[in-house]
Amino acid sequence: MAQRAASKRPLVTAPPAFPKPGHNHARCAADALAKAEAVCTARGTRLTDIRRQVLATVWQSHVPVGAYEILAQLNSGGGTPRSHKSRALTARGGRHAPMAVYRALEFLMGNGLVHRLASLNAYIGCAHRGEDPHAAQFLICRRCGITAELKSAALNRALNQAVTERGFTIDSQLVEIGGICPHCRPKP
Amino acid sequence: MAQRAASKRPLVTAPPAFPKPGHNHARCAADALAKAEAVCTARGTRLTDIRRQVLATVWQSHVPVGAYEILAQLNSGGGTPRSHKSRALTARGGRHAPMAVYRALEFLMGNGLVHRLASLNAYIGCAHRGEDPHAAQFLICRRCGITAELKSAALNRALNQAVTERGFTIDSQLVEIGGICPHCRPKP
DNA sequence: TGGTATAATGTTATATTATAACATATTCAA
DNA sequence: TTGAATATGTTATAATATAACATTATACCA
Ligand SMILES: [Zn+2]
Ligand SMILES: [Zn+2]
Ligand SMILES: [Zn+2]
Ligand SMILES: [Zn+2]
Repeated sequence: MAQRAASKRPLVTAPPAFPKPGHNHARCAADALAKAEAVCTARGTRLTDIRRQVLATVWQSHVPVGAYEILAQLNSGGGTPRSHKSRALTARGGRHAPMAVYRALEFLMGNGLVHRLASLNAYIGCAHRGEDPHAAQFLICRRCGITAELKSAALNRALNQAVTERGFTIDSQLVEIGGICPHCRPKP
Repeated sequence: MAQRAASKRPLVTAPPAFPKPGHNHARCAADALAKAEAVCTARGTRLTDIRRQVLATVWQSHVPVGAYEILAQLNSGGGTPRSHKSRALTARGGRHAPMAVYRALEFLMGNGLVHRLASLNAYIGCAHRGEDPHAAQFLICRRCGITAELKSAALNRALNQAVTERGFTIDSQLVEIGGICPHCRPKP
């Protein structure tokens, strides 16, 4: 494994670029949805309407979304109304209750399609679609809100080592880094 | 800086032990409280009654405590009742309102005496008392709940590098590792 | 096909965590 | 002492998340 190629920086692989402001995001979203379909088919789980809608909402951008924001979009948005008989709507004026969103998110997280950001109480589409649920690290731009998933082997190595040194056995990790992304940083 | 001394592991310094079940915790707490007094004096801030009580509650053990749990202890506990005139108590049956606790926690965090654990919505006394507010990493035992603050230079280095490689500028970090602590792990 | 178990969603209610906003009290120092 | 700054009291509510049970859809098998 060629771990350090040039002189200055140990390039493990080309670090994936931080999502650019102007990129073709429709494609990000479409790809993610397509991948999700495939993953669910492969796993024998069902990507139902609500789940798909929630996933689509989460993929509207690279900015994490709160559960109630997703709910609001589900309820205001163009989707087809569901309950045809009870139009009580629980006096919330919407089609769905919070549970619907939380359940969909639970499903999506369980299938490795969405991550939760504990520092924001918000959710984001998984950038490594199609993989099993996995631990991830995040870079969160405090200016534009765009959040990128980081999967650094070196970081994982360092983390494992630091932890193991103390006799600890990892089974979950939460790494969320706040700061300024390359596109928001004033150029020199 | 002798960074790698022996052969196998790059021991930076002796890794601090994970808090043992039987240790003299009264001393942990007493030390923490004393240090807090000193820190506040030095900084010209005031460690008032409530703040001290909250800090003491947080230091009852090495297990993070929720804000409302702190509140409950404040209100049930042996402390002196406060408001002598309005005994309305907002129908909560207690002496203090949630705000009191949150404000104390805010103060304590601002002075580097307490950390918040985002993955638990809970608070823990800072193990590096007397230092300025700092980023920290945590090891959280999912069995006994004991949580230890980790301050690994190597980890920080790896983290900085991984992040910098992507053109990102850190200004806050959140690292919370869940797992089994050395004292809860079945011995071989 | 019909029946039945499983999975998904609907529905209502409530728990948990945290903050807003304004009133009062305390402290410190000019 | 008096006034500004700090701290606390008080009330209300926001924001996030889950519990519990009813109903509906789906899959699968006899
Ligand atoms: Zn995109
Ligand atoms: Zn940005
Ligand atoms: Zn202790
Ligand atoms: Zn433990």
